[in-house]
Amino acid sequence: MLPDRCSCHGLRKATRHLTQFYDLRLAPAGLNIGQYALLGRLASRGPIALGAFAAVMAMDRTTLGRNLQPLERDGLLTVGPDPADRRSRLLALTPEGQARFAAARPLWAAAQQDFEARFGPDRTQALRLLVAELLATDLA
Amino acid sequence: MLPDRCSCHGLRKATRHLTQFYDLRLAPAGLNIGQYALLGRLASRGPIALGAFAAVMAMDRTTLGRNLQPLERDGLLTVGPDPADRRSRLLALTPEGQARFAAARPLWAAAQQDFEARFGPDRTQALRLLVAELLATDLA
DNA sequence: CGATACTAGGCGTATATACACCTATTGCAA
DNA sequence: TTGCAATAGGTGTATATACGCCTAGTATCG
Repeated sequence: MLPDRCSCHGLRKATRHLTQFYDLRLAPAGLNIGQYALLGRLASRGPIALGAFAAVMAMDRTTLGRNLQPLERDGLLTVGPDPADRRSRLLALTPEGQARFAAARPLWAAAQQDFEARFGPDRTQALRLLVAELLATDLA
Repeated sequence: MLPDRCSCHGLRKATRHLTQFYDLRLAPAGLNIGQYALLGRLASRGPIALGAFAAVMAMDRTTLGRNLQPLERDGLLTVGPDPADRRSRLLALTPEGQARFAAARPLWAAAQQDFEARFGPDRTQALRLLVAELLATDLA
């Protein structure tokens, strides 16, 4: 359990580990953790342009675009025109998307709770704070 | 800079952020951070079977197999037969692979140092410890 | 020794990630 | 107002990730 020499590699391994856990728990709802996070943010942020949404999600614009495709294909969200700017495309949840998110929510909450129980509340809290600070750190 | 409600989503965002930084720094050597980690482990672990290597790298077996393909194609490593078990395939660095890793090493060290300076030594240390503990946590 | 369970790994498929380059549209300044 | 810089997003390409299923080879037990 020695820490990795490489901060990045260690973080990537841990992320794979945790992602597999959440994905497994969300699978009965037909979502993975990335899709769950996208739908959840769209639910609270209402219609939003792709670029602005990418910034909110700390995601590359083109990655977000590709990740939206299966969700749009399955009717969980719409990618429509923006009356105020014809370059922009507005993302919005459909009723099906809201229903899917609502169905997944208790699964996510249970996964979250189980993770915290296994990893420990103090560690969980510390990790959340650290990753938020890392994300806010300008590395360029 | 509020922490994410979802531990997994926060970790994933931070990992994307850090990965982009390391990838940018390693790009002059023609490697990304994942490839750098693979070559480095192979350099120190000598010839090793794919399955055992996947366990060492905390990586899915099939993911590792796919990630090895560009490296094998570029002549940085070989995937050869195991005399002791014909099901197994032994991975080994080529001289080109060793040279590529050696060329990338100072770039990695500089990235590591710059990250630590920006994020802070205490936070860096704490993060490394936490992700190592997370990886060691049984979530199944 | 032969049936069978187990193990190592590949392949098909689907999604995730992001860079470089492109087009369409907008805004601004001469 | 027109010309050009800036912006929004898509596309091509390459790699990353992992599940389910398959084949080949190994080991074990009767």
